[in-house]
Amino acid sequence: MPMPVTELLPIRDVTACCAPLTREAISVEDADAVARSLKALADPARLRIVSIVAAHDDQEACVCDLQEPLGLSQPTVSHHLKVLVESGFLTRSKRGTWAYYRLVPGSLDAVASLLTTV
Amino acid sequence: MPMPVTELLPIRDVTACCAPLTREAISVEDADAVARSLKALADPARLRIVSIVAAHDDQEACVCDLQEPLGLSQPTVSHHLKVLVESGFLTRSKRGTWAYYRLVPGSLDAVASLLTTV
DNA sequence: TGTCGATATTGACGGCGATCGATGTTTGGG
DNA sequence: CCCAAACATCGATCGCCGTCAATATCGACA
Repeated sequence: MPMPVTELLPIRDVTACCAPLTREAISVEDADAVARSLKALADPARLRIVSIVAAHDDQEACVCDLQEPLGLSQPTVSHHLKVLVESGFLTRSKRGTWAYYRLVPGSLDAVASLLTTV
Repeated sequence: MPMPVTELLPIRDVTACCAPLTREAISVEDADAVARSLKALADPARLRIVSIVAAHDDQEACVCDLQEPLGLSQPTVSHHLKVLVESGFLTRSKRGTWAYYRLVPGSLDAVASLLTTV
């Protein structure tokens, strides 16, 4: 039985999750939470979105900034952005007609620290 | 079009991949390579396998050590192990009838360093 | 050599998800 | 007040993948 990327209610914050993978055997619940965060990142389009947003001026970008470099349709870009927001990697702030997305500080580092062995 | 976890020939080593995500906009090819590595980890069973192997005595475990704690069938465990070997996170060494799996040193840290922002 | 145990491979099934076109929603401007 | 622009949501399609039962392979041992 596959695991959906967006579990509805118990979206656990991976920032306060568990010890690094290699320290001790991870629990079933923690493995589910970490896997969900990794699934959110494990897509070429979403990796590029995170990268483009982080490297953009003022560290934020709107949908219109992403659609052309990604080469994807506008609904698809919005879908990926929703996944990244719900998984805690991006924030969304609407100003006028535009929606600006910004990287959540420390969110990537939280995942990285789970994988670090040293 | 979804991306398969196991691309046949060009399995790129994420250890020598690219700059961290947030330094500059990642290229399409690098995003594909990183996504493939993340996909290999983005599964609860595979995360638990990595964790159990790393926390095990002598840092290695055979299929029989994993089957019972994972609660999965033997073919499924072998399938996950194959994914982790082909993606460069585990090595396989067969001794007698048993197959022992071991964590590749630095493989997890390589992925972690791609996500680290500081 | 024949059997047994450990593991790998195959085939099949079911669900998740990446994608797009079409449509809905909201905001700003005339 | 209506239109246009930006974005979100919906519905549908289709390939990938996690899973298991069945089967194959491989090594040890009598």
